[in-house]
Amino acid sequence: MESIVKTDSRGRKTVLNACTEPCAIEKGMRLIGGKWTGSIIYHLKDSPVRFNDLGRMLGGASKKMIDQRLKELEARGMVVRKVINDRPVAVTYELTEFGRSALKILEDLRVWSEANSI
Amino acid sequence: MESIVKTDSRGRKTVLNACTEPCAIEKGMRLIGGKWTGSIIYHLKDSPVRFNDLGRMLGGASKKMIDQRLKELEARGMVVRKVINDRPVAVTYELTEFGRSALKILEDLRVWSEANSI
DNA sequence: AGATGTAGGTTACTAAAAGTAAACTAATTG
DNA sequence: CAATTAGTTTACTTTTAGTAACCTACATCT
Repeated sequence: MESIVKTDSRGRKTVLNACTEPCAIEKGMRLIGGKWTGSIIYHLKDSPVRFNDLGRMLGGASKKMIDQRLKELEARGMVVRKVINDRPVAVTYELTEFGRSALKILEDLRVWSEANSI
Repeated sequence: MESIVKTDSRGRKTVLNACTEPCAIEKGMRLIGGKWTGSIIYHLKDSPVRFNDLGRMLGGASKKMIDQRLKELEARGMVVRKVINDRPVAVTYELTEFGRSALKILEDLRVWSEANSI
């Protein structure tokens, strides 16, 4: 991660240790940083939540967005979808251990964000 | 942040403490989470960096993106643009105290991201 | 002198993602 | 029976992201 810009004798520049394509920060952001992704993970922190309840909690995110994000999170193994009832279809989403491992970062982000009351 | 879904006697649901529009996590993500934003902040952590050097370090981000992100970061007071030379125009970008305050989160994100080598 | 390279951008245009609104199946309540 | 809830899906519009070429000014190489 220590990128070093090297200048040769003729003023030409090259970088040693450049971020190999998307670097760790960028990769991490792509797991956690998508629009609404962090909020969804954070709202699942205490217990499994049902689809529409999540929508109500998130205020501002469309059903399509939530659906899309949940599917991405499921594909990455951060969230599990569980059908808890058939007759009237009822589904909950909950965090996996991996999903849970992101909570610390999100909690820090929340504290930082609130401290800078933007 | 403790959203509670309340169900009334007739099964109607409402949420207490819903995320008031974009909640803290979401707001924080909008400061730090945009594409390349986190990476840019992180690469400015040690010293001021020049525009094109940043481009070389980030590998994969276009000049337009970097320019756009730097302008946003400047507008939010997270980064300062400094003209260090006129004859051949030379510019550096460096973090403000506020910008610097985001580094801990980014560092944690990097560690998490690398640990889960995605 | 003329071609090439560097720095710091801007412009025009295309592709991909986000957002909105409505529709759909199936069951439940009044 | 009409209205409501749950969990999506579809069609369509608006924003963003990304690409590539271009521009001004200075410096160096041949």
